[in-house]
Amino acid sequence: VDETATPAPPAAPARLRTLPSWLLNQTAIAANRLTDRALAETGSRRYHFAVLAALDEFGPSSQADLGRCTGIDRSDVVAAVNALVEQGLLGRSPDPADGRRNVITLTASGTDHLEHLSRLLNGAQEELLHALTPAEAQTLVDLLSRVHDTR
Amino acid sequence: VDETATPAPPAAPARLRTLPSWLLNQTAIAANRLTDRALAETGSRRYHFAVLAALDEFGPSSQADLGRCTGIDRSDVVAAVNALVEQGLLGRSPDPADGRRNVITLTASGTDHLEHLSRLLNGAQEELLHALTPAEAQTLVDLLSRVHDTR
DNA sequence: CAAATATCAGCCTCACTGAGATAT
DNA sequence: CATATCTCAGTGTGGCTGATATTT
Repeated sequence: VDETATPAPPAAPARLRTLPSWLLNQTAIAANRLTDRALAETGSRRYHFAVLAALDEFGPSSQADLGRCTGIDRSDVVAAVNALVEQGLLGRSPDPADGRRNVITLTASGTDHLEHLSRLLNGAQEELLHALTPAEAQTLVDLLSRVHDTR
Repeated sequence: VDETATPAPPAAPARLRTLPSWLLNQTAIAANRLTDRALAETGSRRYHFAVLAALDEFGPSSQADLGRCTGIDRSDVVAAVNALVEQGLLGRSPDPADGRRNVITLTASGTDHLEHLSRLLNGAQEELLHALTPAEAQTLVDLLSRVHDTR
C-alpha cells in the first residue's frame, strides 16, 4: 500500500472516460498542475518559457512572430515580454527595418534562465508520464503532434 | 489548395513541440474550442454534460460523489447542479438517510438532453481527431487514460 | 487605402481556495 | 470531537476580444 497516496478518485463515467476531448482536458489539467508547481520557485510562468524557447531557437523576433510560433495571443505576448525585459532576460528595441515592430532578443541571463526552466520542466514530464514506457511516451507525443498540426 | 484554411501557423520551437505537457495543453485548448462551439447552441456547458453523464451511469448521487467522479470541484458542482435543476434536467432533494447530502436525480428531459449533448460532442471528436485513423485514436485514448489514472 | 504591429483595457470561464453552517 | 457535505464569496490565470495609434 502506498501511504503517500491520496484517496483513489472513483472511476469516471464511461461517457467521459472514452471521450478524447475530456481525457485531453483532464490530462492537460494534471500537466499544468505539475509544470506550474515545477516553475513556482522560479517566478517564471509557462508563457515565459515558451517565449524564451522561441527566441533561443529562432533568434531575435518580433512580438507578432513570437505569438504565432508559440500560440500565445498578441495581447499576452506584450505582458510576457514586459515581465521578461524587466527581469533582464530579454532586450526590446524598435526594428530599424520596420517601424511597426520591436526586435526582441535573448540576453545572456535569459539563455541561462531558459536552461534552468528547461531542466525543471523535463523533471515534471517524468512525473507526468511515469506510467508510460519511453516508447509509449514517444507515441503519445507523435499522436498529439499530428492532432495539433491539423488545427 | 484549401481556400477555407487560415494561414498555417509557423512551427513551434522544438523545446515546445517535444514537450508532452505543452502538446497536451495545446490539443486540449483545441478540443475545448471545438466542444464549446458544439455545445454553444444548447446553452449547456462541458460541466453540465459531465454531471448528466455521471447521473445517467451511476444513478442518483450526492453532489460530493458527482464532483469526485467527474473531477469537478465541490464548489463548481453546486453551480452546475443549480443551473440544471433550474432547467428541469435534474431533481434535488435532501437525502433521508444522511442529512448532510442532497440526492441528485436525472429527470426524463435530463436524459433526453444528455443524448442530445452526447451526439454533438461525438461530432466534435471527429473534427478533433480527423488526422488520426480509428486505431490511432484508440491508442491515444488508451495512453491518455493511463496517464490520467495515475494522477 | 488595406494590412500589419504593438499596446491597452477589459471579459469570461475555469480551476481552485477558504470559510461557514449543518449533519454524522 | 473529527469528519463529511453543501453553500457562498472570492481569487487568479489563461485564453480571448475590441479598440487605438502607428507604420508599411
